[in-house]
Amino acid sequence: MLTIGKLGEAAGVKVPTIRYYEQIGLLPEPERSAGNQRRYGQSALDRLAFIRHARELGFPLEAIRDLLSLTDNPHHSCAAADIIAKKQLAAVKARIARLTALKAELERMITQCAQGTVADCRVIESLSDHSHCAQDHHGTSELAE
Amino acid sequence: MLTIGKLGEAAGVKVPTIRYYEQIGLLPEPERSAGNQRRYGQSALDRLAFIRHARELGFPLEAIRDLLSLTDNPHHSCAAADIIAKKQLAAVKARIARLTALKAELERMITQCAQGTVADCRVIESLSDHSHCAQDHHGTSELAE
DNA sequence: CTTGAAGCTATAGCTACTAGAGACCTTACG
DNA sequence: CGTAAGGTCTCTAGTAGCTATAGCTTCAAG
Repeated sequence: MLTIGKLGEAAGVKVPTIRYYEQIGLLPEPERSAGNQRRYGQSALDRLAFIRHARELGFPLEAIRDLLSLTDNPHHSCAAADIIAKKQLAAVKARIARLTALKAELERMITQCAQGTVADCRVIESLSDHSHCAQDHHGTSELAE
Repeated sequence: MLTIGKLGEAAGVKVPTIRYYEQIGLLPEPERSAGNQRRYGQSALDRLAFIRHARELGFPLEAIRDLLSLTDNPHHSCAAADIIAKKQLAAVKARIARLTALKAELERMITQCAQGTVADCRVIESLSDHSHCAQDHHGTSELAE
């Protein structure tokens, strides 16, 4: 049986995060020791590793909740899981496209910086003005999800 | 003089966001009409456009605060602005690299989905297991900033 | 002068955690 | 068996960057 610390270490998740996942119902309430400490088995480790991996892939917790509910009754079709993954892929592609445009603009800003005073700094100027933008970045923000 | 709604429209920022920026000190408190409504001039529009553009480029508000303090006394060297921009560029590059790896893995997951039941769904399996990962994505999470 | 849109303040909520306080449990060593 | 270190407990509050709600007031058009 694993303590919460060992579980966290094994799965690569911090201890308070595990308790948080339990609180929001992503992890079931585990057994407790005589002294009220959480004790975990292999299934908790598997589930937590699953959650961690999905988080790393950028899935929001709600999507992970859905995926977990699929694994909890494994006789359903995996079409739902497929849809979730495709949605995530589309989001990832969109973010890459946006970030690539941002990268180009930042590089342009930096190379134009004359190392002078702020009064003629291209970095500041670029940020004050959209006219130099190589690509449109109005509308959906990279940061807004 | 612009109302808060017109200002938001002109700068592409939502009204509550403008009030939020004022609250946290990114925008100065504007004049008020006789009936206590905010009235803005050109300088507020410039400043707000600057903030919006910087946000779109992925700058955190604290970096924007620094950049604004540079523009507020424009006789300093622009080296500080340059440093902020370079730091941001590095962050953007790192995010692109990570997202590209995630994209590859998501694509692999999806193409392997056999359209069967969850029991043999590759999407689910991929998320349970790191062994197929084309690239390491332990450590720093894409989502963690 | 009326009406409807836009504005006001204040508070609470969102995601996904992270940090702190102060008490309690477990375990290894002597 | 005692003790000390370090892990764990609960609870609360904080983070970023907004967004939403409630209940009210003000403004501008007709």
